[in-house]
Order: sequence, then structure tokens, then C-alpha cells
Amino acid sequence: MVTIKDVAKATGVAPSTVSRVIADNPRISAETKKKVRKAMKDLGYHPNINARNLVAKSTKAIAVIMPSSADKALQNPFFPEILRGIGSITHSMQYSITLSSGQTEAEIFEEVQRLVHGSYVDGVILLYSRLEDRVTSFLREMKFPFVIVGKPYENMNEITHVDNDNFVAGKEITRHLIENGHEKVAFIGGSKELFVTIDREAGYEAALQEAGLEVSDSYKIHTEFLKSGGREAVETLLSLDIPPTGIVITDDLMSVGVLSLLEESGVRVPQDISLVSFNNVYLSEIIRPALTTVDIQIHELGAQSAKALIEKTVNKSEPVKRISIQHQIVYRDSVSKRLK
Amino acid sequence: MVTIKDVAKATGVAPSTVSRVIADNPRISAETKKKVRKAMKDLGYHPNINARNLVAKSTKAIAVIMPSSADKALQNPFFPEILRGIGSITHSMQYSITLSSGQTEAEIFEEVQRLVHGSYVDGVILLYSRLEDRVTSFLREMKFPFVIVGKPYENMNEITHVDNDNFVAGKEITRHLIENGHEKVAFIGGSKELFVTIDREAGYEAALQEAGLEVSDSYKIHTEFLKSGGREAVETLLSLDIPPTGIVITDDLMSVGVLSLLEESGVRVPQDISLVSFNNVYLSEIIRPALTTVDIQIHELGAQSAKALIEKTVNKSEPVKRISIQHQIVYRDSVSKRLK
DNA sequence: CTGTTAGCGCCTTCAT
DNA sequence: ATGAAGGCGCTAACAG
Repeated sequence: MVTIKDVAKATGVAPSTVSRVIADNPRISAETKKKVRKAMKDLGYHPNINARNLVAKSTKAIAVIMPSSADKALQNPFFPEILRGIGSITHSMQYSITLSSGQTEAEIFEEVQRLVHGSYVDGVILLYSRLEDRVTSFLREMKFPFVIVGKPYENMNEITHVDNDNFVAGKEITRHLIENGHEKVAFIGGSKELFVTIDREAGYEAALQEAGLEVSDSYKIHTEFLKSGGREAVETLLSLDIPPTGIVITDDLMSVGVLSLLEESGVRVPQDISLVSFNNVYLSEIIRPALTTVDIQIHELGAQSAKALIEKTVNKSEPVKRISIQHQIVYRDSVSKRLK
Repeated sequence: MVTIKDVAKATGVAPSTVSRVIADNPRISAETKKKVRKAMKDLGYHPNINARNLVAKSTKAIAVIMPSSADKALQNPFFPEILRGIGSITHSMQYSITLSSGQTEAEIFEEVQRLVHGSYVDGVILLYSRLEDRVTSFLREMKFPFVIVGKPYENMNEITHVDNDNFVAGKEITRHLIENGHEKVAFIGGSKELFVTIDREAGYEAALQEAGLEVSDSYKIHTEFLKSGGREAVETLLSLDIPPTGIVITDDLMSVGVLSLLEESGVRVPQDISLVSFNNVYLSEIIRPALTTVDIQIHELGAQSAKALIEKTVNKSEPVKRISIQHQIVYRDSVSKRLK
């Protein structure tokens, strides 16, 4: 390994001078700079990050924590996409990403402790948000910079987070159904412990009420991730006295499941039932009918969270922020106009 | 930050002694160990990883390189899954993962250089394999430990890689179609630059030949990732004089696209056409009809590659390995028996 | 068994 | 504008 000393020796200057050249210190003559830089290139010098971190007490690295993989949800294309968003920022700022997943919540907790205590990273992005999460409490206690993608369960004004306005999004997409003549619209969401579900559902209800439509519990389904369980739920929905003509579903991947179930039962989409959902994942575009869905800008969600986090790590007194990412409805073919 | 010195002072021993109990050095008395450990706990001591790395000249970290995100393929659930596989091993061995993606190939190359030159990581896992890849050549030149998930384009016996036996898998899944009475079977694959495609296609042809069936070019389609392009391809296939009754598709996600296209054209699966594909991603289970697909054990692919890489990093003279992960056909509902 | 010393590669005063 | 010296936190000889 070629070190700063080697470069110094080769150039006939002191190590400190080389160090200054690296930092592009203005009080080094242009001449020596050129000389030193040449030597660096010739020798193939690259700064050793560990040595640098050691003295700088900073790592220029952030950790990204994925939800425990008990969540089957991990197969959701949401994750690669958000990672790309984060990566676009980290790359441009010369930061690295340390990825951390884990089978269980405990494993993740361990890992995070290791990461922050060992000074592996300068900050943490949480790709989930759970009630009474030890990781969150730990990070707060340590006063360690972190941001949550989504909505924190507690201390919302004290935790920087980036999220969509899921309430409004839910309202708008439901309204779209209503405007197309649907008066019986159902809701299928994931776990009601999740804020995404809660918010989108609240938006759904608000749209209904706004239109003077009835909000009925029998029209609302919560299912983890539809396999057998979701199946029955959908069947129940269909066998109602007055089955819905439109469904709001909180996730494109779930929509695919529902869609399949429906068509299997001979119900056609959108002729018999209209579907709308959230995320605008690639999948929603290749499936038939292509899904009308709200684009939540996953990439941007990632980019903004990385940006906010990095700002926080360089300036610890950066104020708490609550960043809201725009959403936009993408109109495709899963909604039909219904004559009254 | 509490350091080894603080612990030493608090315990009344030398820093080196503390260092030794951290390493659980056998020649330290049980008594002092206990004493020191207590102090560590009381003070909340945690080793500083950078300092340690600096002297150890090892980072206990590996980099995972994702394909350039020009590949829309990144939304494939394949990635989160393989990351989990890698994570399961790294976690258990106390390694960390540095994730690296990038918009372009050049960006990735830069990043990898930074990672290896700066001693960020001890080894690299490549989640892609491309012809004349600068990253690969660079890693080889540097003699830096790396493994490829998939099949290297060059120097196959000099590069440790973990892969499925895609030829056999392709053959078996095609044979399954044939055994169900399908004599006209088509093939839809991704870019023919990719080894996965090539291997699976070769298997497909082998099965056909084995059964004495004709291999026809008009039955073979290569499409990046079916949007508009794939659409036409499928239509062409259907309008053939003798349209196929079965299709082998190299990826579940593509299958979903094809499936949708087919049903849109009024072709029923599996009644009119049977479909089989690869990967056994969660999606293939929730879609209707559920897909008969070959499970390539993505998780295991990740785990084995991490294991092989770590072995290589601790023992540079570890021999080159070629690890093949078992596959297994998962029979579901996308294939129908066809009477002759 | 434990303490002392040196040094990993870099940055940063403090001099000059 | 540059050099010399010290130290970041840790480990690894080398002494005892």
C-alpha cells in the first residue's frame, strides 16, 4: 500500500505537505501541488479511509436499516428503488452506504448498536417505522443522527422524517373513483399498525364523507400480505349484498394479488370492479389491466432522506425536518366509468 | 467517546491488557478479565472500528455491487432477496455490507475503485456479470478478493462464482411442458447477452431435441423487459401459423407481463397456453394462475456468495470455487395437460 | 500474567 | 509556503 509518506519521499516534501495538497489547502504553491499530484498518480496513491476516519472522527458513511425480514414485504420492489434513491445522493457526496437487515427485530437492534458504537457510520436511515421501536429509542438516547422514511410513531416533531402525504393521496385517489361514478368503494390495506395504512385509509374515508357516501366497516379489509388470508377477505367482499364497484388498495403488489383473485372468480377489471392503488412500481405498468395508481416517488423519498441525514451529520444542530414528497396519480386502465 | 485508555485507567491496568481481554486472550487471569469487562460495561465502552481496522489492515466489511440502474431490472424482487441472503451470513460473522449502486457503468467503476483503494472493504460481490466489464478486470488486476453471482464471461475457472445450473434447470422445466403433452413450445428470454438467458435457452433447446421436437427460431424471443417491445413479440408469437401451446420464460416478472398480454388477447392460461418460468419470486405465488416456476434459491445464492467471499478474504490463497446452487421446480397452476 | 513501547496512515497544531 | 512533532484508538511485539 502506498501511503502519504511514499508520496512525500518521492516528491521530496514533508508528509504534511502532501496531506495539505490532498485537502487542497490554499497556502500550498501551485507548483508543489502539481508535483505532488503527479507523484500521487504515478505511485497510485489513494488515501486510507480508516486512518482518515480515525482522526476526523467521521466516516462519511450512513447506515440503511431495512425492516426485519419477517416482513415478507421485503420482496416489495419498493426497496431496491429507495436504495437507488439513497445511493444517488450518497454517491454524489462521496458517502458510502452500509446496509443492515436482519431476520428479527433483536438482530437488527444488535446490529445498529454495533454500527453506532463502533463508529461505523455517521448517521442512520430507518426504512420502517414501528411502534415502541427499540432502535428508534436507542438512536434518540444516543443523540445519533437518523431519519425515518415514513412517519414516526412518537415524538413526530422531534424526529426528522420524509414521507408522502398519504392522507391527501388516499383522498385524491378515492375521489377519482367517486368521480367516475363509483359509490360503493372498498378499501384493502396492510396491517393497521402501519401509518401508511392508517393515513391512506383516513384519506379514503374523508373522500367518501366529502361525497356524502357511507363509510362501512364491511368494506374495509386489513390483511398482512395476501395469501390465503387475503383470499378469503376478497371473497367475503364479493359476496356482500351490495358488493363494491371500486377498491382502493394500499400497495401495487397487493393489487396484483387482488386482481388475480378477482379474475379467477370471473370478475373483470375494470368492467365489473375498478381498482386503484399506490406506489407505481414497475409491475403496475406491465400487468393487465395496467394499474391506475399513485406515484409516491420512491426514488425521491430515498434521495431526500439521504440528503436530510447527511445535512444532519455534518451539522448536528440542523433543525428537525418533516419532508413531504409530492405524489401524483398515474391514470391507467384499472378504472372504468360507471353510469349511475 | 470512551476509549481503551479510560477503561484501563478505571481498572488500574494497562491499555494493552484491556485490548487483550477484548480479544479474549487466554493468558489474562480470569479475575482481571472480569474486572475489566465490568469497567467496559460500566463506562459503556465500545471498540472504535476505524482504529482497529487501521492496525488490522482489514475492515470486516464487504461491498455488494448492484448492476447499473440503467437496468430497469433493478426493480426485480431478486435483489432484496439476495441482499437478505448475503446479510444472513455477514451478520452472523459480524461483517458489514457496503452497498454500491450507480446510474451508469462509469459511476459504478469509480465507486468500486474508491472502495478498494481506500480500504473500505475486504472483498466485493458482483451482482451482475457483463462482457468486458471494467470492474471485473480491475478487481482481477488488483488481485482483490471478489465473487460473482452468476457466470463470469471470461476466465471462468479463475473467478469464484456462484450460480445455478441454468442449463439443467432450463432443460427440466421445458421437459415438464413436453411431458404434459406440449410439442410446440416457445421461449421468451431477456437480453441474449446475459448468460442466464443463454444457459436457460440452451437447456430449453436440449429438452426439445431430446424429445425429438423441432427447434424453431420463430419460437424464440428476446426482449429487454417487456413493455411495448415485448408486447409485439408476444403478438407475433400468437399469430404464427402454428402458435405455441407452451412458453418457457426466463423470469417471473416477465411472466407476469406475458400473462397479462395473453389474457388481454383472450388467450387463457393455462387452458390455451401453458407458462413456466424461473426464480420463484413471491409474486409468482400471488398471481393467478400461480406460476409453475423453478425456484433458484435466491437467498442461498446470496448466502453462499457471501460465505465464499469471506473465506477468500481471510485466506487469500483459498482456491477458486465454482459453486452451484440447487434448483427445484415448484409446480403450480400455469401448466395444463394437453391431449395429443 | 501484565506493562511498555512502537506504529498503523492520516491530519493538525506549532514552528519556521 | 512548508516542516516537524504529536496524537486519533487500537494492536502487537518485546520485556519482564
